[in-house]
Amino acid sequence: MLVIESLEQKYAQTLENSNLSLKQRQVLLSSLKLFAEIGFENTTASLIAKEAGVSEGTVFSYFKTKEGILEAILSTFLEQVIPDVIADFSKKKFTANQETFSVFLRSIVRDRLVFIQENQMQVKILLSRSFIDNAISNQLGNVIVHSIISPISPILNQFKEKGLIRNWTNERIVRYILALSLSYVLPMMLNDNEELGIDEAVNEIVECLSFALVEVE
Amino acid sequence: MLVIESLEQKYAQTLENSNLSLKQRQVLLSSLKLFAEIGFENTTASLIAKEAGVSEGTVFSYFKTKEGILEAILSTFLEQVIPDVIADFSKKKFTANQETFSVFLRSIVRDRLVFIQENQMQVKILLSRSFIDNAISNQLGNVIVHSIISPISPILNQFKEKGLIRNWTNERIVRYILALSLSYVLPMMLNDNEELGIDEAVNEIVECLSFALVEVE
Amino acid sequence: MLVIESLEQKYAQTLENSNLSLKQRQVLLSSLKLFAEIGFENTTASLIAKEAGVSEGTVFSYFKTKEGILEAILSTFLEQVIPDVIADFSKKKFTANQETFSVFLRSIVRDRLVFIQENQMQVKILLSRSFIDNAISNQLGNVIVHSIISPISPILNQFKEKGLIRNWTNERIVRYILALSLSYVLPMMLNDNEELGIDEAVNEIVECLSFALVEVE
Amino acid sequence: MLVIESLEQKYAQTLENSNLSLKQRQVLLSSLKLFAEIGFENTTASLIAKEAGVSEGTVFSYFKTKEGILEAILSTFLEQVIPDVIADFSKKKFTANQETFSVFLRSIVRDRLVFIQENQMQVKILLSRSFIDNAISNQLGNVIVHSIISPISPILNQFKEKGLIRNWTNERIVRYILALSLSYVLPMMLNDNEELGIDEAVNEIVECLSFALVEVE
DNA sequence: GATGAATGAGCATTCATTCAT
DNA sequence: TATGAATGAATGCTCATTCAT
Repeated sequence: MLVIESLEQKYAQTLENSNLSLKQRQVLLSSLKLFAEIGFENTTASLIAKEAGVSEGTVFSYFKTKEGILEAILSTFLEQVIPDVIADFSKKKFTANQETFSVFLRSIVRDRLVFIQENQMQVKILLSRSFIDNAISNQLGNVIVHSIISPISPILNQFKEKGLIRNWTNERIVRYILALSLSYVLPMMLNDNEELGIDEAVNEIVECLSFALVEVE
Repeated sequence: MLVIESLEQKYAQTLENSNLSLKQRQVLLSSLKLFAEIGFENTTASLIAKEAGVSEGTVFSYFKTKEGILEAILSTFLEQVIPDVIADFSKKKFTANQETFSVFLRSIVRDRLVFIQENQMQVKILLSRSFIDNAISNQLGNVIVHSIISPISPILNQFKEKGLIRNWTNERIVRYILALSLSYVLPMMLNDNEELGIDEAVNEIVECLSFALVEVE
Repeated sequence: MLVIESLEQKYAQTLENSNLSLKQRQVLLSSLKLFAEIGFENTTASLIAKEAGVSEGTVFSYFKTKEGILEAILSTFLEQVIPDVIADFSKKKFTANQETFSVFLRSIVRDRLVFIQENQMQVKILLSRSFIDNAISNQLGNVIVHSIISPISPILNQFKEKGLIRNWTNERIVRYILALSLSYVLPMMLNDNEELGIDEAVNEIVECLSFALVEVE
Repeated sequence: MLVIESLEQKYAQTLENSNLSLKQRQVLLSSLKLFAEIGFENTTASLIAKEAGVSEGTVFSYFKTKEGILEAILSTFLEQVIPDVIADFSKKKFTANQETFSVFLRSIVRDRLVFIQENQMQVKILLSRSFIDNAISNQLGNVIVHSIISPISPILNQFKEKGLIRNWTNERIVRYILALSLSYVLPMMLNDNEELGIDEAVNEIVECLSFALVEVE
């Protein structure tokens, strides 16, 4: 049971369900790639056209402006792709019964670390756009809060009820999981030197979070 | 004795020690402001000229290209301004003797949180540029590693020697301090809703880090 | 028995006698409307298609170019529609016997004034195109000379033979009728303020032309 | 005492009093020429640049848009050039004493006919734009009413007081003078065949207007 | 050094026209 | 015949950069 975890594949799938033509989908996928690689402002219509193998006219024949292409990509991401991926994630059904908190933590941290690394391109766009476009940063905030926190909440609550972890709000706990994960992944993404392997990163994150979160009796 | 640590003021001071003319310094300061406010790509020579109160020709009379202006700003920042600020920070001489680790933690976390908030603009440029410009992200990485870690290292080492905190590398500890701090500051910077005040943020960060770092005997 | 002399209706009727398909006729009628409303240059193929309820391809499936559509419309107008309208006008059979010259004048001036007002749109195209397209202005000149003058000539000749009006060429007389009529209608068409009603305009025009044309014994 | 009557020369003079550079003035003069010759929409930035002997950038360096260039030209015309010419015209001091009405009429009709013919280009733009741009047609209307009627009014009033011409409003009288003049000039401007010389035209117009306007006792 | 008019390559975008279905 | 996605040349406009003064 191979679960597709690449946002690009997921995005391509999502587009297949749209009424967009093959070439239009190519435009979106190529734009996504270029926006991520060289930034929105440095991506020219002619580059998109070349990358997508279409004419320049086609680039604007559906989404009327470059801004429109970006919005289409990001809104699809925020409204469909990411929630879909979250849904898949939820189905993995981590439970508080089967495992200790550390094991649970290890599984979701590794899960998310791999996910972020596999989707560097998209994460890059979303984060870098957040610095410029307030609407994006707000929407991204919402997605994180509502789509990432909710599936983990039941399990966290179970751990909390059993007195195994601190009674912090789930939002706070997720914030720390995310913050520590990003503190390892972002440098890997942005810098040339990958100092750390993913396994080592997971170990360190889980160790830290365990100390921070696990209630000592 | 409140020391305002504005990177912009610090930058202006640093420029005064250069051999640049007043107008050239104005160009750099105005460019910094505009790059931060509307982004590098959206900043035009004419905007810089207007903001600096000089002619368009002057904008390019010393630093031949726009890219050159950015490089000049960032290199001065990374090579002089930030190290200077770090030096100031070091002089505050937090010691392991005087205080418990939590108190020490609280003081530096609050210190950095305030610093980041006061220099939102510059932090924004550095971070957002890091997503596009590899040179910047590498240099930023270096600055953080070498200039932030070094001044704290002696104190951390003292706490470690006393067995008060875990024997993790200083780099790792600083990574966590930074990651958690940013996890509170960035949302405040980017989103419309400021969910949390700085005091509450400091409390939560210190609480978490204390649990994570403090060695329980 | 009020006969509405809409050039548009007349054009639609004329097209029905052509071998063009319904959709092609729709294209021509919609083009006419748009050319008149927003000008030839500002009328896009997509606008015509939308207005006509056909696809963009259909717009060019018969008349290969946009220029071709305009030519088709204008030539039909100049060769068929306007002569037809003139013929209708002739049938009204104004005669020199039944009435004084002033009454005759009043009837045709009112007739033409109403006609121009009812067909503002088409008149606008023809006139404004004349400023750019030499072929149009020549053709329009011919139509006016040959098709407007001819039906009135017999009556004018009768008045002249009876010594009731000056012995000027019919071309000259028609020129004055047209010039004065347009001097009232065009400002009404182009300016916001309609200074004058049609009745008052007719009175003034007839008064002036009577003084100018009627032979005093 | 040669009175400069060409609107183009007058316009060039007016521009010299502006703070525009030589190249900017060239842009305006070339635009004027092209707008008149091939129409606003068919005039491209590259054509203007070539005609003016400047780069394409220069075309937009002062008046930011093509529309802006047109507005600049037309407003200068309507607000400065035409009123200036009118002022010159007024100085010619036609009087009711020295001459019969026909002689007076002949002098101003010839005057205006020559003027219109010499400035075909500008008249063409103003008239053809009036069909599209409501603001222009209104402004043109105002100019005619206030700037053409006023200088002639005193003389017309003198003639009226002496009972030599009909007691029509000056506006009405000027309307007829203009309408008949245009009825001869426009066909000459727009059509290839110049049927009539200017002298013959003047004769016919004056003859008609005399009959229409001169009071018979 | 400073100026700012001028440059021209480059960009996003439009739109008449084509053509496979 | 009709369609409408695709084309690509052309357009208005921008802007980093130059250079004569």
